[in-house]
Amino acid sequence: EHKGPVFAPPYEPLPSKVKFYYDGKPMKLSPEAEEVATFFAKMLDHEYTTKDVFRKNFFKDWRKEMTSEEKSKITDLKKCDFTEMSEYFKAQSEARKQVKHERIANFRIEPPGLFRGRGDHPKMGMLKRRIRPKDIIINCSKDSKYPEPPPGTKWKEIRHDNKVTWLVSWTENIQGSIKYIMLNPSSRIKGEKDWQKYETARQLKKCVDRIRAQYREDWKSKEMKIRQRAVALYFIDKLALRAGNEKEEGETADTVGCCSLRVEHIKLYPESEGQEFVVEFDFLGKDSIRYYNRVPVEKRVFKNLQLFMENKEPEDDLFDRLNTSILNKHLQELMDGLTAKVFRTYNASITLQQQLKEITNGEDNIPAKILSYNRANRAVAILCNHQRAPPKTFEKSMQNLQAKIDAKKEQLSETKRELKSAKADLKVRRDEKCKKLVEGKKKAVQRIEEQLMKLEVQATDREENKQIALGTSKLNYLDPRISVAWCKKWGVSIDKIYNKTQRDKFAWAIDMADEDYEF
DNA sequence: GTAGGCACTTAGTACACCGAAC
DNA sequence: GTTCGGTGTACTAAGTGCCTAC
Repeated sequence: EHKGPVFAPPYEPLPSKVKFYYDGKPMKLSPEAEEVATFFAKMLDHEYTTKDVFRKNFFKDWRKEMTSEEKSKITDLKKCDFTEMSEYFKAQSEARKQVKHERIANFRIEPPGLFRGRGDHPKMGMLKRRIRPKDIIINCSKDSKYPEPPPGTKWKEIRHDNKVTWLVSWTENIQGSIKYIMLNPSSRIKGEKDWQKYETARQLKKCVDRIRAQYREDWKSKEMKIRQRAVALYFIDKLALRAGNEKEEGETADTVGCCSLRVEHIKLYPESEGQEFVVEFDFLGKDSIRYYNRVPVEKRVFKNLQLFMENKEPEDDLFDRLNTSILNKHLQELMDGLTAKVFRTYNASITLQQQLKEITNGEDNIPAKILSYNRANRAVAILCNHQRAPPKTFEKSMQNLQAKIDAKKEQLSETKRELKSAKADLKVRRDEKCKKLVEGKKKAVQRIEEQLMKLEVQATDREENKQIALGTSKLNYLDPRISVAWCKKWGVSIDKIYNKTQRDKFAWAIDMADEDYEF
């Protein structure tokens, strides 16, 4: 779009505290002369300003902008001191760099298309409408400039609500739910909330024994409602199940969480594979990811489950006297801020910390330590049932890696043979050249062994990770201070664990935690 | 208690991107 | 220059949990 030429902004005089010195004395310049002087000051760090031609030309042109009074005073460039001006500009550009413009997470409005949904979704294929300016609510501070809507259109509303964090919202037509534009995870507001979340989970650590004792006691309660609550809480704690809010039938895929489990989702085995009181879970959870697990439970839990299932059809609720609201109300009484999801955060983070303590070996080299970290991370991902589809290229890339390992092994034995013969030569000849050769080969063997080890570690790591997604727990469940502390303790660079985006998101933790941080 | 509204976190997938290998 | 393979990011659906009105 042609808008005509854009002019440089007018010159803004320097603040009076920033002085130009001539012959050691401060001197106030006219605006015209000052402007040209600032050009020079801004370039002061560059080596051109030491070149005779540059200095001569600058001085000549500068004098043209001076008043006659200035011209008569300022006659020698060597006597000019621009350092204060230069410092000022440096400080300013530094300050500009420091100004944090909070990044926005999703600034593009979702485009129209056909709704897919996840799993067996009753609304798949429905048209997702185009969002227009008249659908958009903008939330900003009263004194801020908000963007104008495209010509000929209007925003739905301009709102100034500082109790919420969203910047833009609209209502989507498939479920009728509200969508938002919010800030990036690296923003102050999200970081503080994240921190708070982990602090609540640490609170739970302090009283989890008491809470566990209580729900075990409640397994014996006379009241059905309390028994159900206690068994559900046991599952949430032990198995890191989600709360399980009710969902409107026909609106979404049929998935469940703890409180919404149905009789058909569990099977009871008084005895199975040498274990007593085994419960088999098989249901679709969030995103229609299958949760399948066989767990031995306490006898009391088992008996209770039998009781809950009595005279029920498979499609009946297992916990018919319970929902998330009842459960959370109870949790709130046990600890301030406690809800079902806090157990997931707590159990994930505490597992990471315990696993790291258990499996990190101080003698290991860096790649082996990172493998230990990934294994600890993996234990959490398994607990939280974070799955992924095996990558399409998995088999192939695994084969390629194996080929690399074989080649490396071959190279290693070749180099070992060379070392042997070099040693033999040294015995016979005993000269400096042979000695050097032996040393060189020794080093080579060592280097190749290290490379081989690294490849083997990589292969193990990748194989173990085939169907497990580590990212979700890393991003949402693991107190980043545990990882930061671990890195500091074992001298592993933080960027081996967190990429740039993750470091930005967890900047608060990287700042905060030292090597003996305890979750 | 329950139904709906709202604001926020948590989730897996597709694909863009980039450096290394060819 | 092209292909390959791995990583990081964008996208947006799908949860949780709180609040209010009845």
